[in-house]
Amino acid sequence: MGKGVGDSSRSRRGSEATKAGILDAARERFGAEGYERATIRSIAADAGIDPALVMRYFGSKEQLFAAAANFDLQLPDIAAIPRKSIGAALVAHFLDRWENDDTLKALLRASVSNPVAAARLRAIFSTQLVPAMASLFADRATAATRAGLVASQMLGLATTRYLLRLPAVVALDRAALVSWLGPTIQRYLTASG
Amino acid sequence: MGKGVGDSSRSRRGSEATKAGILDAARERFGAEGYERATIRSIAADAGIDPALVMRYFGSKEQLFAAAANFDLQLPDIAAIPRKSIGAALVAHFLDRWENDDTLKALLRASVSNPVAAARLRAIFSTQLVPAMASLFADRATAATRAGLVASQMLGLATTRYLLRLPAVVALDRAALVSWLGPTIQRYLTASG
DNA sequence: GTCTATAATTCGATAGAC
DNA sequence: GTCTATCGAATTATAGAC
Repeated sequence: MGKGVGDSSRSRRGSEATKAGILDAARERFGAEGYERATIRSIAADAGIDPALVMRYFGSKEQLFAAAANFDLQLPDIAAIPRKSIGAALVAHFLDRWENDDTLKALLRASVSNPVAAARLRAIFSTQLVPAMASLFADRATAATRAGLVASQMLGLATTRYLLRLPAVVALDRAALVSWLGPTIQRYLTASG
Repeated sequence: MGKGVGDSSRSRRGSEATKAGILDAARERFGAEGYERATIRSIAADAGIDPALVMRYFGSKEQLFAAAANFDLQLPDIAAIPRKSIGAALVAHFLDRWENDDTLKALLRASVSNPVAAARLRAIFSTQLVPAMASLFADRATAATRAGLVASQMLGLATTRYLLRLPAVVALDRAALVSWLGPTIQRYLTASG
């Protein structure tokens, strides 16, 4: 896919390191400030490079966001988890995933005011969350419904804890969250509908 | 608070109708597009008046938002609800409240990227939701924790259904939502901690 | 490959005519 | 009480020098 026939390894390294730095800064800014408040200028400043470079590498602000918001939920194989502890395992997994990666915060924050980001989040839902739960149900429609219920509770947790920062939710530690929300997720996935 | 000593009733009517029209348009635009995307120009156009009038009446975009985002949850008296049906009653109440008022959508959408809006939403939580649940618990700290759990599920529902518009959640009708989420809220409010 | 300079918009806010 | 005209600031995006 390389455009230049004779890319030197020297130019490769510089540009890829720069691109990676831009993407890191972009995830942080988009995650902390949302899509419209995060500016190309501030992202470039964080990455220690010139704003024009961002445009050169990614074309536009929207394309930069699309590149930065490539998120993998890294969901475990649900069929391998003891059926009775699926809920707790999933809550713990989401907490781990969110604490160590700003991407979801960026995506969620941007999604509420940016249609492209919202579409991206819906795609993650249907291509990652729904398939991961398919093994529990006979048909895909049921899996989608249950996944939707799970999303409503887990995205609600992310919204109140990381975005809105409601003190009562921020104050809960990991163990408390697992024991409160685990049974909820468990019921959404194992109750008869 | 009138500035002019001799306001005529004629000027009163015009200005108050105009202000109400601006507030309606503002709630709709803030709710549909979020704080930064909604422009004073577009709000004024929806209200059928000049952008400068918005500034004259509300002073600034932030003050306009503050005026438009005055939200009353109108929570029922929880002590008057049969203890076993508190969860279902609350879910039904929130659905009613949200379907008929764009204010919460506006607030939630704006909150994820606007600190002032987020503070407003936290204030609604602590001055309306927590007190409404105080009658169920011995101390305020417990009430706050349980209210936080309720908020995580109910705001998650609002996020996925109205903002993100996840098809699987949009497809659920009112009865299905009450029967799925009711037990969750019920447990958050009545389980022993 | 990186930066300077600037074009082209868009927006919030102000001043003042009617 | 309402609108015209415009300012000043901030932003994305482009053209081109080094």
